[in-house]
Amino acid sequence: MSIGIMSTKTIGEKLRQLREENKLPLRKVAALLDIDVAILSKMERGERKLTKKVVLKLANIYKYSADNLLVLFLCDKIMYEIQDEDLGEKALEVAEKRVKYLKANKKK
Amino acid sequence: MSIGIMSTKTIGEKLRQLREENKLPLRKVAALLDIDVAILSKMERGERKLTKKVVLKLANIYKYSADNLLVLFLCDKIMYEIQDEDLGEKALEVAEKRVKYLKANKKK
DNA sequence: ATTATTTTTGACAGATTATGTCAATAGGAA
DNA sequence: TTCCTATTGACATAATCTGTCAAAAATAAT
Repeated sequence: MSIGIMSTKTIGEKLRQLREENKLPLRKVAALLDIDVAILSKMERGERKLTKKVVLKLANIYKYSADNLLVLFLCDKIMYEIQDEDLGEKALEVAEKRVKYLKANKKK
Repeated sequence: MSIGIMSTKTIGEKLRQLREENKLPLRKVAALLDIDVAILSKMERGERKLTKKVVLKLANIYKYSADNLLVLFLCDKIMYEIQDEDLGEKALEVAEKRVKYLKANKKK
C-alpha cells in the first residue's frame, strides 16, 4: 500500500466515493449494514463516528481493500486528537518512535 | 527538543517523576490545581484523562517545558487510538503526511 | 412541472462514558 | 501507635454517544 494515494481524503469522503462508484444509494448500503440511512449519511460526512466493524463491512460491500480503509479510519481518529495543535507533528513523531519501540519489544 | 529522551514514559509517569523531583505531595499539587487529590493520583497513573489546561498548569508548577509535556500529552492520546492495531504505524505515517500537507496549505 | 427518490437536518430518548466528591482503606515514616 | 500520603471504590451528576424518527431539502425521473 502506498501512502501518497491516500493522504488527503478522510475516511468518510473515501466511503462516499466508493459508494458512488458502486452506484449504490444510502438506502441500500444502510440496509446491508443494518443501520439507519441518516447515520450512514452522517458517517460519510464526518458528523458521526465510524466503527471498525462498519468500516470492515463497507470494505466487503465495495470490494475495496480493508487495510486501506482501516488506515484512513485510524488516521482520522489520530487527526482528530491533534487538530489545531502546533505540536501535533512532533507528537506524531514521538508516537511513531513509541510504536516501533513497542513492536521491537513485544511479548511473545 | 529531542525525541529520544521522551519516547517511553507516558505523560502520567512523567508528571509523577516531576512531582517527586520537586518533593511535592499530591495534596499540595492538587490544591494548586484546585482539583481533588484522588483525581490527580489517578491522572498520574493513567486512570483518569488529563486535560490540556491541567498539563499546562503542571508545567508551570514544576517549571518544566510545557512543550515537552504537551507532546507527551498528545502522544498518549494518539497511542490510545491505535493501541493493538496492526495498522497503527501505517496510520501514523499517513497522518504525518496529512499534517505536513495541511501545514503547507494552511490558510492565512 | 410534479412525482418519486435520495439525501440532509434536527429533535429526541436511552445508553454509555466522563467527571467531581467523598469516605474508607492501605502504605510508609516518624 | 500516630501522622501524613496515596490508593481505591462507590456514588451522583454531567457530558457525550447512539439509534430512531420525521420533516425538509436536494436530486433525478417521468
